[in-house]
Amino acid sequence: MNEETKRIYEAKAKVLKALAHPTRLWMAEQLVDGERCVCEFADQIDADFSTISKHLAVLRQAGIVEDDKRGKQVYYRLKVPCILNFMSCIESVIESQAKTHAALLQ
Amino acid sequence: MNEETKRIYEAKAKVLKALAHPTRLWMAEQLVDGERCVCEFADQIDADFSTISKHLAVLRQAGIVEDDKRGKQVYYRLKVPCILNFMSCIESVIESQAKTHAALLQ
DNA sequence: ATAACATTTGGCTATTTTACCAAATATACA
DNA sequence: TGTATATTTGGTAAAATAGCCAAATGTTAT
Repeated sequence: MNEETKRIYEAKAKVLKALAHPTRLWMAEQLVDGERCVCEFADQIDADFSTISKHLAVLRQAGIVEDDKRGKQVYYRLKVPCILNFMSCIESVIESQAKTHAALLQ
Repeated sequence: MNEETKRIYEAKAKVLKALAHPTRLWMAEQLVDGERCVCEFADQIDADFSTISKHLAVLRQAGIVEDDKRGKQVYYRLKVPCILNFMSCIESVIESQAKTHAALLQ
């Protein structure tokens, strides 16, 4: 694997890593239905405001969401909506995995 | 977010996390063209054999690949091939991100 | 100006992840 | 049986991540 390839895979992995956290993935999926302000997330997540803010910063730095401030609130939305197209496949993996485990228990 | 939702997002995030490493993502992409044995990966990755083996174990535990031993070698293949369908979208994120950064530098 | 609200930032600790080395295991072959 | 080859496992140190608290920032309303 040469340097160029390495850089490319590091960049791709960074995007995936940003989504690879339960809270961040949930937030990204919420945004499929349209923008949300930080306070709306905070209402539904049991975590410190600062934690939520940092998770959103990770998604922003990865280029997955963008934000804008309107009044006192900051609104977030998906920047590249296709980002969640593959969720059905992730679900297939989980189902397949569940079957494998069930089979092993027989 | 209730307990059930939490469990679901933890499971989904676990699959993403398995792919969210440059080496593992690269290996998964190699498998799109068909199975590979560990030694073939080792030829192309500059890392210890044990490191490569552990990365493959992460992919296996996540249900992304499966393996079988034939003779002295262990072959790995994608268990759920759709898993890489979204790479074009990841690339869009990276491009969009590159544009944003370029714009900020102007 | 001051107070109240929404969000981000800095600092800290606990946990997780990564990668290496050495040793163990499994298989084929002399 | 002993040896070489392929891969995994155990242990460990360094680096990255997550989440909390307290403090800082920016905005609106009084």
